Amino acid sequence: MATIRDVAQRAGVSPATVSYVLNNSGPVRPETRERVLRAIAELGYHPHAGARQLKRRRSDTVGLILPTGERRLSDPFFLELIHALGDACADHQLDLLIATCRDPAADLRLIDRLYKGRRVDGFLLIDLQRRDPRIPHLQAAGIPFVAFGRIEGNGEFPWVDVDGEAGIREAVAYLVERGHRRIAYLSPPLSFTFAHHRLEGYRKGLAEAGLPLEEALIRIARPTMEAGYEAARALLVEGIPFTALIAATDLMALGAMRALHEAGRIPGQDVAVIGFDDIPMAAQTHPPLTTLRQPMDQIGQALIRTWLAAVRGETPPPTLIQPVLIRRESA
Amino acid sequence: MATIRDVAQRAGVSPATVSYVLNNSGPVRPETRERVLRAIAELGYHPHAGARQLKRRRSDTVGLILPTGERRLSDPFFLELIHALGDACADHQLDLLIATCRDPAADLRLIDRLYKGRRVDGFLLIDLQRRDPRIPHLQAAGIPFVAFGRIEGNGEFPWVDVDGEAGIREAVAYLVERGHRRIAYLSPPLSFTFAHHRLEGYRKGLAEAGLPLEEALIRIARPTMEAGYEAARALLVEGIPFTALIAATDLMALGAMRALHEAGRIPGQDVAVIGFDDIPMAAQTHPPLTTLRQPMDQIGQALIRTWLAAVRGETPPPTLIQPVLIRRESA
DNA sequence: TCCTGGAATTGAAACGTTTCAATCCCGGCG
DNA sequence: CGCCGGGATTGAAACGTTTCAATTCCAGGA
Repeated sequence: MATIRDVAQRAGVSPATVSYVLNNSGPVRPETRERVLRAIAELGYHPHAGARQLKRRRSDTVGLILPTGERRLSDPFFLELIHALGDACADHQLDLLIATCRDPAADLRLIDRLYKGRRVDGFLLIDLQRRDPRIPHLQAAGIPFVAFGRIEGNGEFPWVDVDGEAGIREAVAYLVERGHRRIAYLSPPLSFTFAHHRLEGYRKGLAEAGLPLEEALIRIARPTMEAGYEAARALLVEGIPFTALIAATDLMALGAMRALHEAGRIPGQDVAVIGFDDIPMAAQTHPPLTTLRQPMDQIGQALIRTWLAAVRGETPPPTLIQPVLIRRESA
Repeated sequence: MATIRDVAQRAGVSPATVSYVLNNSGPVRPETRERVLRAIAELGYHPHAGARQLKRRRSDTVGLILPTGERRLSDPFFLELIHALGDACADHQLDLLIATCRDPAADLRLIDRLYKGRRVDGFLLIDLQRRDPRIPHLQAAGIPFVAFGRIEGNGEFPWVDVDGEAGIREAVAYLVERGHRRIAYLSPPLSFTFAHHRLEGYRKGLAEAGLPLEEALIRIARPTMEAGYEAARALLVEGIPFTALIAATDLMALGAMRALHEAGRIPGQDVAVIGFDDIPMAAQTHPPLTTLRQPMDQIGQALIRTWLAAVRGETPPPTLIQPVLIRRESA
């Protein structure tokens, strides 16, 4: 494999000059640059990442911890997120390192190994819990990171999030405007921060419309299709009347629609349904799902931009991204 | 950040000894080892990945190229795959580097950059095409890789694949046994190798049952829910009679079920439906989908095992994994 | 008591960059 | 014609490991 010395020799210059060309640091005569570039192309030279990392003291790599096992993320939403992150990384010449972790205890050890070993320059945290042990750990260790999501009390750290509260409020307003008065709400456990915000949106939305908050209409269920199904079925079985239903994630909405179908109540006709996320499948359900889109590209870009700032040692401001109501036939 | 010298000093030994302890190479007195380990723990030392990479001439990192843009993989199946890969990597102390790539031309450049820069030791290829330009490129450059899937003619390279032919044949046999004679089949474009194999399974399955192959029952459509929907709808609109339908992916099956519902034909009752993949959602459709499960953990393990062998310079044999028919209510 | 040999330990040289400081080159000015 | 100054180039020292070869240590045999 060619090294910088090989390139230097071939171009008839010193390695230092090659380095200057490579990094656009230092003054190089245009003609020399030309020769160096030609040598690079001819040799098919690519700088050794490890050597660079060693010398520059950074790896230009973003760390992403993916929980597996029990906590595994099976929402297709995350595949979209990974895509968006990958794209945003590519735009900034960064690499994306995915590390998986079976149990929460190992999370922190993994973080240390990757960071102290300089394998990554900082982290992206996803699937945030309201009280997330990773946050204090990272803060204490002075490891740069950006969270996708917030924690209880909006601690002092860089984050990017989608405004779930505003989104759900908009959904409620939309339904109210269409004459709905009894709107059920499917919420994931409040240990997820996003669940908390979205529920808040539901509350405020009702309040703004002057509607009472009825506890029986609110169901807590895991953010999966199955749990959404069960929760909606429970509502139906218990005979709680409602003409519309908002689910905090599309997956839950899909489950709910299945329950409605089974009960002979046509979604979009007998019961309005609204989801959240706009996973690709949402456009293809029966009927197509009205939902709040999380603008993935924007999210990816914001996360990486913020991450870069954090790694540079700045304290970038949080970013709150507005979801977009996508009207389809389910509501 | 602590270095190996710090550890050495603290333990009262030379860096070489610390290295021996770290890697279990070279003889070390148990008592010395103890002292070194204590120093490591006290300092919270983690070896610098870049330095290691430089010296050992390998990075212990698996490269995975994720196409985005047009070719983006939005099948939730891939999220499962990423999880499985992450787990398998963790088992072998490997890291997983995800690189994204918008256009096919850039694929090859990306591969070169990552490999020649020793950022990764080799690649995992997914989303294989029947004639995949990446394969000859990697072979010519002598870059280790393992493909998840085959190409036309089963070229001479390491691969792991799920036996789509056997799977679909089993599905056909299963349906025939239940009295079905007119079985529609939804196939992705044959430029995907897996589509080719699965279609072959359909052909052979029919032949084994002594049923004629009717071209009108075979529909080619992109492996998305939307395309599955359209294809099934076309069948229905054209009035082609069929009592069962096999889709080459779950996503297509979901689309088909939607078309059936819309046409008033209840899946699992009026028409048997079988998918392929067993994405998490398959258990939650209406009705739950009978499908051929791709055993993800097995796949991840096989891929990484094979990858390791390939990186060591061996020429590991291909692995063909059997899918498992999961009976649910759709067929 | 000295020597031997194997086990344990160490010193130092690499791995391939980047970057500081030093040197070289050359046109223009005095 | 010599010198100056600034741009261009280079040499060499890191960065933090691993590993070869050399050295030290020590128990046991002669």
